[in-house]
Amino acid sequence: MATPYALDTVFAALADPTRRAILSMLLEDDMAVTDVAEPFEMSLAAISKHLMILTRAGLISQEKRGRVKWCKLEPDALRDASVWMQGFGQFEPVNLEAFERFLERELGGDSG
Amino acid sequence: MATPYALDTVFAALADPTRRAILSMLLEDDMAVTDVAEPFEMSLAAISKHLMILTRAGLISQEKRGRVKWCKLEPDALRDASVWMQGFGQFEPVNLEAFERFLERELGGDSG
DNA sequence: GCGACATTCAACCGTCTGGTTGATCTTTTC
DNA sequence: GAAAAGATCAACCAGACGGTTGAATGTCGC
Repeated sequence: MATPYALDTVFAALADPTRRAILSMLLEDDMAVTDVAEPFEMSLAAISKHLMILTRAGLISQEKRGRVKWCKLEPDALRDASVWMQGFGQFEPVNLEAFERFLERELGGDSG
Repeated sequence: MATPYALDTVFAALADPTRRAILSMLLEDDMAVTDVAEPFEMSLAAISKHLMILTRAGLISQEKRGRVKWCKLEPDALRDASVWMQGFGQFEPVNLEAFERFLERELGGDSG
């Protein structure tokens, strides 16, 4: 079934740097909430809220196993938004290098 | 020079349906503020604010000629954001059909 | 220069956001 | 079964957002 995730919610979720950083982290592996929160100078509750927003947007899913809640990236939710944007720009095809530069910049990886 | 437009601003600008509709309208042609506002049931001042947000995000440019301010789409500002999103999904290449379906849906073009 | 037009400014309002803290709930561990 | 860990809830706060209205600014046309 075609994703009914509203663009509103997806774009709004992506508009926050903390949430984009979380998504980047989840690219590598699924993570528990506490581990997601670890690199941020912010309360666990704040991270929990961010994860809620990402979940509502369909960008991640959360599964509770025991007392640990695992967060998993759901990149499909990005497809509609991606299609929308490409419709405007008709940009060059996927450029992974550019993307990795972004991740470095966003995660503050410019120091070394 | 590579666009320094912050992803924050671009995604936040895209998170509002009115603003996305405005961008869609500007795909077809440059428009004056009053003409942009015409199809919306909203004050001119509100539209003016939306246009300001789109301008700050770099998604449009505004040029004043006489007493008319012309709005022009600047799709380049979408490139960075598009690259970012594609990095996650590595979706199928540009799908114009899907995009047009979106425009129809978003602009409420289903009524006839 | 006066009136009409195009657009923004300024003040205001209700709501959402992003953060805090402390309490709460569930699950694990001993 | 009590303590500790994982995570959320609840209440609160400052600030931004999306909208309104009315006044102000600037420009065109006569």
